[in-house]
Amino acid sequence: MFTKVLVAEDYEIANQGIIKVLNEHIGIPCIEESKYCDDAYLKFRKAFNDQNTFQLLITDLSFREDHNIQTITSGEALIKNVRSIQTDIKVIVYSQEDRPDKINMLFEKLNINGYVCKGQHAIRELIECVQGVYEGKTVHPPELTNNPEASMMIQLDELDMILLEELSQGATKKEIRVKLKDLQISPNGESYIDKRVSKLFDDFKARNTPHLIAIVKDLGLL
Amino acid sequence: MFTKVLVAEDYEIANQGIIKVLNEHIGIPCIEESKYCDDAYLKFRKAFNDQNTFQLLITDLSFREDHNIQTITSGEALIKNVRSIQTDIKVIVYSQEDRPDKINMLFEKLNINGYVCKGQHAIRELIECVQGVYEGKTVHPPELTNNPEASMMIQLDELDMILLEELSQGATKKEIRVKLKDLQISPNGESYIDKRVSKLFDDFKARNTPHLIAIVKDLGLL
DNA sequence: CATCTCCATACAGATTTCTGTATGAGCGAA
DNA sequence: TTCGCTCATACAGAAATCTGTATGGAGATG
Repeated sequence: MFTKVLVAEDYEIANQGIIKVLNEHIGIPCIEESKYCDDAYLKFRKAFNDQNTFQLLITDLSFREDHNIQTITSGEALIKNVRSIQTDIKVIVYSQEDRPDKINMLFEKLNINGYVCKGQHAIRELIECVQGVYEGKTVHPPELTNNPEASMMIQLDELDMILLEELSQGATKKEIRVKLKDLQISPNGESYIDKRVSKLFDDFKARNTPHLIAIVKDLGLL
Repeated sequence: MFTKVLVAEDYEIANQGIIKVLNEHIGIPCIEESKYCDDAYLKFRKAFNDQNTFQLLITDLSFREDHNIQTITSGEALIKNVRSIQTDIKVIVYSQEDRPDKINMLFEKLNINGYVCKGQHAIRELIECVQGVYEGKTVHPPELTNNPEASMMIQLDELDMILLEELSQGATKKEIRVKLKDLQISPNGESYIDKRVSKLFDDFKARNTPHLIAIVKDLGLL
């Protein structure tokens, strides 16, 4: 089993809970914790330089801002930074996030080894995830594998995301067109934008723009 | 100090973290925990019938749904139910919620004794809160008292909330007017609705309806 | 090559949004 | 009582949204 693990989680109580589980249920002897990404990165770097590396990083995704100014502000950035030093470190993300596309992105783009949803069964899931990852597996959360959700099927490309983003910021279609032209993004005819937004209405069963924005906000896509 | 405490929190890791703090830092001997509101209520009721009552309830606000069907589904309902049996029980809410108006509502309408924000300083805050409540104080979260936020100053009445709700569901102003008339809610002139929505634009510095919806969704008002 | 389909755009019209002005009712203060 | 204020409504016009149709090009298929 792993012997040296770093836990990056800004939320103190959860931090303590994770350590308790790793310690009491799995029997990992050396667990360090960090409430800030920067601090986690420094701890990691120091261990690496001392040739006493961590074997596993367990990290949250979002870290609240406070008075301490941080250069690394998200779990994703932390993972990238840590992996840039030690490419083979195992990474488990432990987060509230439960959108399948977001979680899949973590596996595909960041090559994380495991994911655990904060929730009712987090203890069991965390134990199974750590064991699985130790055995070299990639451990997806059970909520996800059991749930091939319909909402999942909607594939949004970059243009869709830009449109949603701009609309949610109050941009009018004309302004969006200008912006797309400025950014040299190709389909930028005003009526094509209309068509795409109409398609989004269909996809999300929205009646109009405010409704659409409400839906994607609820889904956490923005 | 309190000797018998009930912790209602569906999120397992946090559950363990709270218990650890109550036990190790404050030295409370008897701590029971519950991942479901119904279960928490039953534990509470049993203790009350056995004349071995809990002195303090620490509860989250939101509980995720799962296969177990619950009659009590929110921390707020749990508090009301528990208070209906034992009016003088002390209650501390421990939640992610950080909107001042929502938290103030808890103090005003539910008469909770303390509130702790999940976050970086939750351990210290929880300890201070429990001690303060034990001494008979009402303990507001420091984030709130130090932060007389601007967003706080916006007072939304029932009509505002209905308008936001309807708009977010894609209703047009005409439909909203009809709905208001049906519900026999008094100011229901179409142009007055326009005015109120325009006022919301000003309040939230929104450029148009989609923008407004995005803002209030981000603020968690809907 | 002819055809079919999809993508990108243009245009047009009906509807809705947003903003401004006007009007009266109610209410407190001078 | 009369002034000033806010609330509630009506109306009106410019701008934006939403929807449908039309056109041309690119790529696939037979």
